[in-house]
Amino acid sequence: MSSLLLKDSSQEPAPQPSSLSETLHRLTHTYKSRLRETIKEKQIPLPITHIRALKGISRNPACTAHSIAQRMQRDKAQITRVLNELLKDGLIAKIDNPKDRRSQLLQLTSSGELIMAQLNAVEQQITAQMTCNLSEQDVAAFIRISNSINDNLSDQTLQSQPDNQSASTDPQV
Amino acid sequence: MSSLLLKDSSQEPAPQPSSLSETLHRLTHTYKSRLRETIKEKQIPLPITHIRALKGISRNPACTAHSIAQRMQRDKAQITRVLNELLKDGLIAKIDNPKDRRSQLLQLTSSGELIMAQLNAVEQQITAQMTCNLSEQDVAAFIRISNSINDNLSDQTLQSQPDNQSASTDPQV
DNA sequence: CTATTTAGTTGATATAGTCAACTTTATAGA
DNA sequence: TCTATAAAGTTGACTATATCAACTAAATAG
Repeated sequence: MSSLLLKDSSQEPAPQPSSLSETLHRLTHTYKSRLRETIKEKQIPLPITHIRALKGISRNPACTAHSIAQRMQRDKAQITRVLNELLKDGLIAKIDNPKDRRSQLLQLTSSGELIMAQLNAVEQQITAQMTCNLSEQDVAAFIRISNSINDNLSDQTLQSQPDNQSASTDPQV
Repeated sequence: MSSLLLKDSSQEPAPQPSSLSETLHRLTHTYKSRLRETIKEKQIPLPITHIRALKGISRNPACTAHSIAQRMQRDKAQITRVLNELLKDGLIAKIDNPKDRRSQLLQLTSSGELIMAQLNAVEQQITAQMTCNLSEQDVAAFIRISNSINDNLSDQTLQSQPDNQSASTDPQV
C-alpha cells in the first residue's frame, strides 16, 4: 500500500466540482484552512477575522470601528469584540476622535506593525502559492469575475423595491 | 430620511478589493449571507452545512458518512453531527452497509427528497443571480481558475515542494 | 429643544471548524 | 490463527464565526 498521501488514498481523492456553489464552498474552505495553518506555523496566534481587521487598520488612516465593519462587511458587534481583543493583545490603540466623540480612531501599535509585516509576508506567500500556475490574465480575470459576482449578490439586496422601506418582503426572484 | 438602502448610505458603500485574499473573503461572505437569507425566506430551516450534506447524499448513491466527509473535505466529527441532525429531522435514513458493518449507507427519505427539490431551485436561483451579467466563458473560467487555485492550495499540503519556479510569481496584484 | 440617527457595547444564541480519545469492525502480516 | 494496525464512526471539549436585539452616549435634523 503506497502511503504517499496524507489523506485516505483508497478512495478517489477529491472530485472536481462543476457547480458554482460547490466550487465556492470548496475553495474558501481550502483557502481558510491553509491560511490558518500558515499563521499557526508562523506562530501568529490570531484568528483570521482579527488578521483582516488588523490589515484594514494598517491600510486605512483614520479608520474607526464603523469603517472597519463596513469595509469587512461584518456586524459591528463582531467588530467591537475583535477590536477589543486586538487592543487587549496590544496590537492596536484607540485614540479619541476629535471629530466625533462617539467613536475612536484606530491605529497599530509598534507590535501591531511587526505582526502586520509578518502577515503581509504570509499573504504574499499564500497568494503566490494559489497563483503559481496561473497566468496574470487568469488572476486578473478571477478577481474581476469574483467582484462581479459579489456585486450581483449584493445589489439584489438593496434595490428590488425603490420606495419600500421594509424591503424584506419582496418575493425575491 | 430616505431609507432606500438597508446599509449605511452616508459612507462609501463598498470598496472593491484588488487582492486575491480580500476578494475571496468578501465573495464567500456575500455568497453565504445570500444563501442563508434565501433559504430562510423559503422557510427551509437548515444550516448551510446540512444543506451541502443533503445535496451530497442526494447526488451520490451508496454514500457513507466517510464519503460525504471526503467530498465536503470536512472533519468526520462535524459530519457525524450534521448527519445525526438530518436523521433526527427525518430527512435522511441510515441503512446497514452489507459490505462493511462499521458504516452505514445514507439515503434521502421522501421528505428529504422534497427539501432537496426546493434546495435545487434555490441553488439555481442564486447561481442565476450570481452569473446574470457574466458570459458563459466567464463562468467557465471562474470555475476552472477556482479549481486550479484549490488544487494549488491542496497540493502544497502533501508534497511541500518549495521549488516555486512558476514563471509568473507576481507578488499579489 | 426634541426626535431621530449614529457609533459603539453587551448578551444571547446559532453555526462552523478542529482535535483528541474512544468503540467497533476490517484487514494485513507474521 | 493471532495480532497489530487501520478505518468508520461517535463523543466531548473547545475555538472561531455570524447574527440579532437591547442598550448608552453623542451627533444632528427640524
